[in-house]
Amino acid sequence: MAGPSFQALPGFRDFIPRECAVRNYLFETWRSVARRCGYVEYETPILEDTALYLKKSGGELSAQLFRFEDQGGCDVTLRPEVTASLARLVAQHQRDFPKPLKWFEIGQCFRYEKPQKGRGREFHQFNVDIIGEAGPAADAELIALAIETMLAFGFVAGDFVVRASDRNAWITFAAARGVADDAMADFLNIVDKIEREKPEVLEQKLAVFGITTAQVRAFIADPANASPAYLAIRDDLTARGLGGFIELDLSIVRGLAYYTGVVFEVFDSKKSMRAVAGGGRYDTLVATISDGAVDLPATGFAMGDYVIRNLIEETTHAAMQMEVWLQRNNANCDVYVVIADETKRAQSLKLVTELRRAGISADFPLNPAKVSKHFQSAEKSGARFALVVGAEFPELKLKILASRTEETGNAETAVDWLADRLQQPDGPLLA
RNA sequence: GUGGUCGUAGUUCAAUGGUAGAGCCCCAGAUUGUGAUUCUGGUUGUUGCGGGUUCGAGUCCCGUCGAUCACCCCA
Repeated sequence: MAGPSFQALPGFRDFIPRECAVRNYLFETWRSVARRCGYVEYETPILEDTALYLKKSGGELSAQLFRFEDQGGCDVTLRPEVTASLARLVAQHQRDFPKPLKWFEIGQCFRYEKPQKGRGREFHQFNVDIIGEAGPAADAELIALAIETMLAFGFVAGDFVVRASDRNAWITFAAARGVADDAMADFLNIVDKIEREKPEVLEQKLAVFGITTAQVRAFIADPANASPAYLAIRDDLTARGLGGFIELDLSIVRGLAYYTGVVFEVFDSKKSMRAVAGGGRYDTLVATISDGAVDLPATGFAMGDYVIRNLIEETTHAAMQMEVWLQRNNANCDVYVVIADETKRAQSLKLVTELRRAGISADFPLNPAKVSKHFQSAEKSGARFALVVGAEFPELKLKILASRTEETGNAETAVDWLADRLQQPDGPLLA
C-alpha cells in the first residue's frame, strides 16, 4: 500500500456486487411485503433543514447528526431517520390522500456514531407508517406487517418475537403516584434505563418522584397492567394467527421523545442482538412539525439493514433462503455469445442486439480470443446458454452450459428460439 | 465520548529478535472450434505511519492513524 491511498470513510460501506445483491434481496423483500399489505412507496430527500431534527428529536440523536453549512449558508443535515421528513411531507400533502395513509420508504440514513457490530454511520432502513388512524387496529396492522416481513425472510415461530408496551400504561402509573405532566418525559427516561442503570442510581432517581424500584418492577411484572390498546392489538393479531409472535414487555419505553402510546421492538428470540426493528405511536409529531397546522395520529416502525442481515446470516434456514435467491439472481446474463470465428463478429453483434432488444439478457467477448477463452467467460458469467457463432453461420449452436449438451438452430429465428428455450427448464436446476 | 483486541501481497494467513513466504484470486500460456481437473509462467509489499531500544525490529517500547468488539444510544 505505497503512497497515499483512499478508503471508504469510517462507518461507510462499499457495495461490491455480492454486497449489492444482498442489499437488493433485503430491499426486494421489504418492498414486496409492503405492497402485498397495501402500502405505497414514497421518497423524501436525504438532506434536510437541520431544524427539522432539532425540533422533535433533541437529546442523543441531535449529537449524532451529519450536519454542515451549505454554500448558501443554510444549516443542513443528512437525515438520521425518515420519520421527521414524512411528518413534513404529510403535513403538506395530506389533503390529497384518503385516510389512513399506509406508506413506506426504503432509504439511507446517517448518524455520526462509533461504528460497531450492527451499526454503521450510514445504513438503510425500511420505514413503514400508518397515518390518520388513531385506533389500535392501525398498530396491529403495522405490527402484522413487521411480522410478515420477518416471515418473508424465512424466519419462523421461535426465531423472533415482538415485544410491545404502552407508554400510556406508564403515564397512568406515574400520574396515580403524583408525577407531574411536565416531569413525565424524565420519568419515562428512567424507566427506559431500568435494566441498564446501576441499582443505587436508579433508586435515587426514582426517589425524586417518590417511587421505588420495587414498585416499578412489580408494575412491569404484572400482566394485569397491560393497557386496553395492547389487549386490542393482541386480540387483533391473534385473529390473524399471529398471536404467538407478540409479548407484553412493559420495560420497553424507547428513547425517542416523540412516542406517545404503544411502542414495540422486534428481537431475535435469544435477544443476542440489538433490536431488529422498533417503532410505536407518535400522535403529536405531525402537529409539532407543522406547528399545529395539521394534526394527524400516526404509528410507524423502522427496520435497519445491519441487524436483519446479521440475523439472517446467523439463522440457518433464513440464510439458505437468501443464498437461493442470490444464486437465482447471480447470473450476469442468460445467453453468452461465443464468437468462434472472428470473421463473424459483425453478425454476432447484430445477433446480440436482437436478443437484448427482445428482452433476453446477452453478453459477448469484446476482444478476439481463443474459443476456449470465450467458453470460460461464458462459464464465469453464470449464463445458462452459450450461443456459438462460427463458420457455419447462419447455423448456430446452442450449448447448455450446465448439462454440456448441444443443440442447433438458425440465426434467422434465433430470438424466438432462445426465448422459447429460456422458458423450458433443463439440466440440474437450482431450487 | 470511555475502554479491550488487532494492523504483513488484491484476499486469507505464515515467519524462536537474524535474507519477508504460502494458499486462493487475477493475468498469460499448454500446436490451428468447446468449459472441469491438472500443469507451466507472471503481477503485487518502503510489514498502516512516525519515533525509540538493539550489531540487527514484521517481531520489543512509545506515539499516531485505521480496523474491530464492548459501553452510551439507537435502525
